[in-house]
Amino acid sequence: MLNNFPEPEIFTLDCPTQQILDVIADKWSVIVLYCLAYRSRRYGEIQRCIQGISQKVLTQTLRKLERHGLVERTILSQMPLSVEYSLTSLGKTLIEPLQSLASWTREHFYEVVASRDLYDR
Amino acid sequence: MLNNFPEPEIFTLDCPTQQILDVIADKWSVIVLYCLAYRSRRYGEIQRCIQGISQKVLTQTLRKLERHGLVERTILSQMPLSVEYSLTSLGKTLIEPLQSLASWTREHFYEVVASRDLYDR
DNA sequence: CGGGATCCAGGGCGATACTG
DNA sequence: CAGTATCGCCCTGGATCCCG
Repeated sequence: MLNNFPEPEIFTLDCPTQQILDVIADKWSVIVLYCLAYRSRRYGEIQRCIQGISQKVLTQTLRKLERHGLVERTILSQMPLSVEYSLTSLGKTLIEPLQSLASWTREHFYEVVASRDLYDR
Repeated sequence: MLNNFPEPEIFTLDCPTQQILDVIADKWSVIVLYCLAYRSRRYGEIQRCIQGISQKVLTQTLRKLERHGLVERTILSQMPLSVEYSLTSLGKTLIEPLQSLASWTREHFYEVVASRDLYDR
């Protein structure tokens, strides 16, 4: 099942995978990544695309993704201020494993929901 | 990049992928899944394997994974109480996309760290 | 237009004590 | 051994106001 990974004696929060999850597994990061996966977008466009995100949190999320090299911020013009966000080449490579998770979800989501409904009764 | 997925007009928290992330993307769930990916384990063993998890949160996490059909709880004996946790068949299928994320991390983690260090200066 | 600063509520998580 | 119960902290995220 985890053939490629030798079994550790102890599992720790410091493992890289967990640190990556810390980056992308907050409430909005993956959605932002998906949103930018199709093409670059301006700040306002992202905010309109993503239902319910506040601008504080959107900015926070973009900064965090930029900080970790997944997203690139480009200033298009100063007056009026215009900023474009896009995935970096590193960010683009991350889409693939995320898509793998999305595919799993498409295939198995109903089982998860069914199990949850059953459990709650 | 997202060839298999048509571009939505708006991106929402209700999308299945995001709901799955809500399940597995807390502080400990993925670590617990990894821990059980190698084999079934008893409660105490899991707690010893996973460095720093409190028993309240471990129980919480296991219940949540069980609720969503990813983990199975089996009572081995009543006196003394002995419980074994294992991945369900559904849970096992989830390991694959997680492993894909782990592989990505192995390959690109240093880039993320480098970008972060640079950004922080 | 693209943010920054501030205030606030809720939830995640840890520590501790107790139980069948 | 495998939990439950309680308390309390901190951090995420939402709302609002302000700025170049």
